[in-house]
Amino acid sequence: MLQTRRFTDRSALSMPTTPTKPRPARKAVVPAAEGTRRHRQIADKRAAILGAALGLFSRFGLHGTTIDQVAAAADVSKTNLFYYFANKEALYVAVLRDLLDVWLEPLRAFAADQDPHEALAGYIRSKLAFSRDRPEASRLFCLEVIQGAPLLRDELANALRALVDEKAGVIRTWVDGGRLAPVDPHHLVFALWAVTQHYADFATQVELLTGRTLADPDFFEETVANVQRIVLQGAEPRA
Amino acid sequence: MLQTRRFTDRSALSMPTTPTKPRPARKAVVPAAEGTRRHRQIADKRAAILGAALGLFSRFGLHGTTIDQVAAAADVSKTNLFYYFANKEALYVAVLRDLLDVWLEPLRAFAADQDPHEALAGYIRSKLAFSRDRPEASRLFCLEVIQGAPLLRDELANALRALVDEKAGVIRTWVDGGRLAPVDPHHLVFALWAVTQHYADFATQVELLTGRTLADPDFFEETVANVQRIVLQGAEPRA
DNA sequence: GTCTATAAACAGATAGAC
DNA sequence: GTCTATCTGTTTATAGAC
Repeated sequence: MLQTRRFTDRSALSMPTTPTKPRPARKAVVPAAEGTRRHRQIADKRAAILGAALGLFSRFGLHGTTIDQVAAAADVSKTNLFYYFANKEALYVAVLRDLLDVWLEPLRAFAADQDPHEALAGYIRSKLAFSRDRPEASRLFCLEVIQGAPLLRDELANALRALVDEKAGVIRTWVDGGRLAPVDPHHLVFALWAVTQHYADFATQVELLTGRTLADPDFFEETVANVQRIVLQGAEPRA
Repeated sequence: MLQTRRFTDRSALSMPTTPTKPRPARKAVVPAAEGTRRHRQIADKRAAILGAALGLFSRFGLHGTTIDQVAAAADVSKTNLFYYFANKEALYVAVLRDLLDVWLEPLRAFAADQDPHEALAGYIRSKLAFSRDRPEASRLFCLEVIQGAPLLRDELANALRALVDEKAGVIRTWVDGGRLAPVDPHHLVFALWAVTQHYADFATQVELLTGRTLADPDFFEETVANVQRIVLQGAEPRA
């Protein structure tokens, strides 16, 4: 049972994604270079690999995806892929990093001087659009968090927490001003995330049960309207 | 690249969980036997393995978990585990099967002769209790559906769909009777699932952002109250 | 930067003794 | 039923030529 393998440097935010399975590492790569040139080619290739990796990781998870599959999907050789990313985990982390930024974006829009109804309705629409346009991103994020967010923990605890606390303050302002019902800001944020991401993460189930997908414009609008209605007005009839 | 391996019989509802990676199979096992005896021991061992497998699969996924880990967690030898389950996938399917029954249970309670408010509020409470008491079950279900439900597809399309359609009918009755706002039954069900399962699937994020978990009775009640309020009355103040 | 081997070792599964 | 030993293909990663 004893391990004779050398340990990865596992920089910064890395934590084991599975009980105990260290894998060897290598020198840092990423040649990256000057302003403009044919180094554009490099960036493009990196992007192609990252895109292919997102598609596969989000469907099969880190361990369910092989480097061979990513290389094939990105149309590069496996060896070549390792020229751009030191190892599998580094690639996975790079994908997650890109993800978090775009995943957070809709939330940044929230501001206290907005009308609460407009702000919430708009947020629901943009998050549902995200579920429609970038379902793999939503799914990979979900996969990562389900597994305890081993690689995103720090960012969630810092960047995300700061942002959410700020927006919770905005919501609290609205509640205190009587412009929203007395709901806890955090729970409201969770509800917004949950109902909107559901259509990406559980797209399979949604399609199996309704026979439709967000790609269908009618279904998208119907979904937006229903989610807005439920979260804003509630399921009970108004008095 | 050519595959010289024999193919698994992959009984019934099996579909590849990953692009193309068939693995050899074996004779069907599961000795299982008469009414009572020391065959109780067998059932216990099976249960221990299933329990350990649920814990690991839900955290690391099918491919992120090794049979060695399951065996160790269940305190049986790897070879012995293979006596009870033909192969890794069979074990995974067995875990999922057990899961679906218990996951569906709360929904069965729904009946048209109930008061809509009572029914929905009660459903929210029982689903949140499930998220508190069996988070691994919720997470494994989520993992499976995210990945396209390769092993649950049939059951979702049949058993689940039938049940949901029936309950959608109940909700529609309430809507038509003016006892619920005019919301689409399917979207309401999705919203109920999403907001309640979120506290299990995204428990890591919830804890990172609020510092609390459903295991805390105060937080549990606070969550129940907020989710009920949002889904039933909505976030906007009543006129 | 990209490719052709090839190392290194794991993880799933099995044979066969007890 | 349970164990020891072992086989097999897969998969990550690297060395070294071009």
